[in-house]
Amino acid sequence: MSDEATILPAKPSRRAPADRRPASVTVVDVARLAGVSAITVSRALNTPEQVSPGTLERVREAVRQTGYVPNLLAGGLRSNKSRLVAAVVPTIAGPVFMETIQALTEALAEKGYQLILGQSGYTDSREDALLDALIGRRPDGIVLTGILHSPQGRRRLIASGIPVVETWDLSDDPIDMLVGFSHEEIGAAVCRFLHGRGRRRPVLLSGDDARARRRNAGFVKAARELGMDWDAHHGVPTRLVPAPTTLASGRSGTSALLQAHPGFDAVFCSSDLLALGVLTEAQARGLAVPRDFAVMGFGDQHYAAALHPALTTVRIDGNAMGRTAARFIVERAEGRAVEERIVDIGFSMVERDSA
Amino acid sequence: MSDEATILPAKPSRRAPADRRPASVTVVDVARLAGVSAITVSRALNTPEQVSPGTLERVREAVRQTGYVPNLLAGGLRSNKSRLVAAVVPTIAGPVFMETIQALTEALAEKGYQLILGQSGYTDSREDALLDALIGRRPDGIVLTGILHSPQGRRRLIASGIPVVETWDLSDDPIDMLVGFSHEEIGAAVCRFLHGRGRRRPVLLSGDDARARRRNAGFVKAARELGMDWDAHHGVPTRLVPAPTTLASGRSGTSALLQAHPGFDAVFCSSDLLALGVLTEAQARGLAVPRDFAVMGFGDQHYAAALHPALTTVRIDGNAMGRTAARFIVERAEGRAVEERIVDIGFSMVERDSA
DNA sequence: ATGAAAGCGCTAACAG
DNA sequence: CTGTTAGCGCTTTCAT
Repeated sequence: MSDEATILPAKPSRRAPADRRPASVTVVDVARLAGVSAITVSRALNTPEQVSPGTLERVREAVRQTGYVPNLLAGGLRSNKSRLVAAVVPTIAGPVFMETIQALTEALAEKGYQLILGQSGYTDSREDALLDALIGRRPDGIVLTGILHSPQGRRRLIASGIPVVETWDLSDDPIDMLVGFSHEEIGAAVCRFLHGRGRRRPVLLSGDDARARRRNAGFVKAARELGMDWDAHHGVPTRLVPAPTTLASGRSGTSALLQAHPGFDAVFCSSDLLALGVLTEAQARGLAVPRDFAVMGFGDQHYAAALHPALTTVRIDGNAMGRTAARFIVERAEGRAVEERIVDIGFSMVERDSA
Repeated sequence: MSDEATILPAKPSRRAPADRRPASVTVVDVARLAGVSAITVSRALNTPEQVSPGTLERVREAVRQTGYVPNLLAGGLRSNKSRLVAAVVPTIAGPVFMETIQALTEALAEKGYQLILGQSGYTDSREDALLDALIGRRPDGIVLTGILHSPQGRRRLIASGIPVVETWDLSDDPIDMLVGFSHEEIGAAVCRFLHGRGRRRPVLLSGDDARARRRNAGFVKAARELGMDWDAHHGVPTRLVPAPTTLASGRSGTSALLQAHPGFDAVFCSSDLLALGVLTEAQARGLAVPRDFAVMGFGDQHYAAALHPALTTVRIDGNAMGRTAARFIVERAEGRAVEERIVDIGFSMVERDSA
């Protein structure tokens, strides 16, 4: 070939890295093939409007031929934009946060961001290590889902300067941005709803976690105001089961309540799964819902409507929460100021047959 | 200070990057504070056994004081080890893969790896874009969960040179490594189990996805051999519902089967959720399980044992699958050769009351 | 519209 | 055990 001199032989680097994977294609390879400089390749891919149509086509062809996939680690390092968002959940095994995580993942993918996942467990112990591991990736944002973090964690997060969105809760002083709802209000609303249905002797069956306890508190307060604290010793009898809740703990909890506080006419559960447990135990004992007692769940999982009887529950728009969190972070990452940084997405009562 | 010359004033960089976040602490800052070089800080953190105890302590103290969190993008770029693993799932909304993903996340976190998540949806269309986005992060491994990928996707994956683990399935020619089980065998085993229980007129209620269809095929084949293809027109009547399966489609599917193929004495469902739908519909109609017909699920979700009647189902050890996948990838990433690259983790029948 | 040079923060390679 | 130097692959800045 006559023009081989224009294609400089790769200058052998002083030291060859040891156990690397087959050296992958880089911008330079693509640039060489397209007959342009590296930066032009970069622009063709990131800001095509800055490149002439002809060049654009040649670059794209070169990308196709080489199978080039940009190294986002390198790009992220230089541009200080990782296009990575970290999400922290207690555990993905609980179905409660799944809708939020799914919406988040989708909404972010649409904008070219990926999600990296961290499980904090229900304990604070490894939380610090987890946060460091995530912060180390220099994500463009961190989404905290249903988490009560330690004070150190808070400080570390603030110090990192990374945009943070807290979800699934409302707080007086959020770290940064927030999209959630009031658990106290839900408890109160459920109590009033049951009162309106003529129920006067409610009990609580609840997972032992902070947010559920706040719903319980809201319920108890409203019950007192409405004169529904019927049990001499306990006001509103409450049975706590370990978090995360299960169908099994719903059944055993029901048995325990039936024994310790007979005569209740309504159960408010901290999750739909728990409510399904109550329904199951009632059925196994030949009790009829809602005739013998009403049952209310929380979460409006997809199966709630199809249960028999159909479950009356509280709907949280996890999808909206995830999408809003994604929007917040993307706007921040793109330099736009987020006007509203605190959003109460509320909740709604879903009236069906069980109450 | 007399030795200020030894600490070179930071040479003002030729150009100050524009809209960066508050410049974070770097190895150099820590090194300066600890009175050592950058590489020593790096070693103190990554290979502490190569550093003398005294130095180690000073570095650690400096890290503490500065709040230094290593930039893993930079480290990954240089070392060609991202300590990132990508997982591809159809959707995280289906509870089936959650156990696998959770185990994967945990096992990886223990080894200092993080998981990045991609949802392929149940369609192949965006699969290529998704793969590129993930490959761009240069993960140390990719875990494919319950996915039948397009030929291009396969090629791209192979070309990337990244270790791949396929899960939830067995395949004749895996891309790379594999940990799964045989869906055909499960179908056959379930059929034989029902036959052993005296059932002779089975039907299939199944989500419309590739793996479920393979279980069905295994079932139908065994049924033919056992003379259980009782329906004149259909052999083993089959009702397909859209994937992902739901409780509601379990109920409606049951209704449809009851109408179109009355007289069946067993239902094999492609998921526990579907089975729960069958149980629910039966209960709503006053039918008794297993008296009127037996019900079998698939997956052994945590709630299966607590249902009424307790659900007989097929257990898949998602936890083991996730941990094995993690082990494969970590071993590869650490340069060790993986001896066994194909593992059949099998399955087990869980006999309970519904069949 | 395109290019040259520099450097993001870290660690591999080599040297003591 | 510790340090010097270079460079991973990309994009920012400045220049044309």
